[in-house]
Amino acid sequence: MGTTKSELFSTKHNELAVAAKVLAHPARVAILEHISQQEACICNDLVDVIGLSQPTISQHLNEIKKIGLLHGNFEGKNLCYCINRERWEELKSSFQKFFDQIAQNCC
Amino acid sequence: MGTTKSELFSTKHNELAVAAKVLAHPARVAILEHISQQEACICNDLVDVIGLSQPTISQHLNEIKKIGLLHGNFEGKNLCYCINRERWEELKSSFQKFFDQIAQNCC
DNA sequence: CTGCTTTATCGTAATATTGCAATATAATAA
DNA sequence: TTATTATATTGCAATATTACGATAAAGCAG
Repeated sequence: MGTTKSELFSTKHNELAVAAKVLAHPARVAILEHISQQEACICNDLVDVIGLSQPTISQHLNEIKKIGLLHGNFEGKNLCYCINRERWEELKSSFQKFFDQIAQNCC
Repeated sequence: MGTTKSELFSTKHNELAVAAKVLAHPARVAILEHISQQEACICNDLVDVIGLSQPTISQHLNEIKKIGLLHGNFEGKNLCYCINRERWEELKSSFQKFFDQIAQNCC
């Protein structure tokens, strides 16, 4: 127990859930917003901006990376993170379709 | 530790995260979709449709209820659940704004 | 090279989530 | 009334998530 029984659900439902899980923490929402507001994609200030410890930020970034939402140069000093716009549009569309579909059918 | 430090984040970010958390489980995505596909809002078949135990379904419904997404008659036999369309539109718009805002600013 | 800065990883503790059996509750049927 | 059906609640076990200190790794500055 304690584990989600993913095998019971369709790929579509599982994928939406995985994407939603990434947005299900305010730090990750704030991180995405902050990255998007940078002129260039230099974001070594996330620790100060967000207010969580450096390892915690790194972990959150990793969760965002896992679903392909980050883009750029992942090695060395002064990392250069960007949002992967293609993937972003994909997720946007998945959520949009889900919200629209239910709004249409709902009693 | 182990607890999200909500006090570090804005209301907007926290609210989006709370909503996303509800969608962050495939059972809840499937439940919402199933409810929306019912002609009327009689949904005493969720246990069979989803394939999780009755207490587990009841718990998931409760999570969905908590953010105001369910609507209807919550007592007695033959519950009548509906999606609260007003709240649904609200959430839809929150996600939409979030996705749009970032797509606009992204480097 | 050495020291500094930046990010990643490890290890661990605290808390949250998921799931279900058992049981409770509440309405209807007989 | 008792039995049946439908949903909720309780209690618990397994697993996941969140957070951070310590440490490692990787690049730059001197």
